Amino acid sequence: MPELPEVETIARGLDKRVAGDRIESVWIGNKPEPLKSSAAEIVKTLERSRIQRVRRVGKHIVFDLSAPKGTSGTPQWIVHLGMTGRMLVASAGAEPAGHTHLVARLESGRELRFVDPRRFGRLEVRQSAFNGPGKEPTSIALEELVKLFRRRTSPIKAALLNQKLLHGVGNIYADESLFRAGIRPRRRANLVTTAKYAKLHKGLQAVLAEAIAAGGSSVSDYVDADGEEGFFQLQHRVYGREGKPCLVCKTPIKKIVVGGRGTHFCPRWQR
DNA sequence: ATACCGACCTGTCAGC
DNA sequence: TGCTGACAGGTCGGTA
Repeated sequence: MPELPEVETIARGLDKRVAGDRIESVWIGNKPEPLKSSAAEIVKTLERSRIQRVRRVGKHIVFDLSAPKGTSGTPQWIVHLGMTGRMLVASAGAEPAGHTHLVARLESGRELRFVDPRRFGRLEVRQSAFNGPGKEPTSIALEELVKLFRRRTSPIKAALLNQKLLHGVGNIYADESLFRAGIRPRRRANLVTTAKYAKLHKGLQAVLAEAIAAGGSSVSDYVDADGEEGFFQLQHRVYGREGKPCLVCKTPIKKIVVGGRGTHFCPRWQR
């Protein structure tokens, strides 16, 4: 579900609301997420630690924690929302949503609730710094992006989705940035010209910045930490516009499958 | 080493 | 109305 702009919006909202708060106790459901750390380890790390900061790394939400008195280190709580995950701040009395898998009760009386119907999300605690699987797309330099992609023989769209190269780009923003650059999603990455890479770099950073400014894209069920929807879906140029006219040349937008993912593009404008 | 494809889950919606 | 199947913003592991 959430890609870079949505996770960025959620992380900023969480930081604003829970930074400085302390986790008093943690409840984990009996059908928990596939946890990357054991439930006991998560409870042990979170309980009695203070949330210093909440930020995004790739598509992950990172809670920087200060360890309880008497212990050392700066533990982190890493949350990946998968397709349908939500991290909500709720008042303790509020009715819990279905598929709530973790509740962290805070000193302030509120609760952090992790909700994920499809259970593709992942929860993890770690003691060493988490840097994400790849490079940060919002700040990567053009030369570095070209170096990363140039030798790949996979379709350019599959390369964009590969989190070990750039982390944070998902299906919507891959399609949107390829449209802005005028590149066919199936074009092999090693055959994309330098000039097109310059356009892709520019288009990708522009679309991510615009989407963050709009609070992300709510296609079916994405909401931020306050339960609010984003509105960047209103500015999508190809994603979800199958059959509708291309905004450049009026040709109907086509939908195909690339790398196993639904892919939207203009067959005339994108070459 | 790299790339592809099915599996993992549940909810929703279109079509019959 | 109710059933069935396709599909969904993501990632992983096995196979080619």
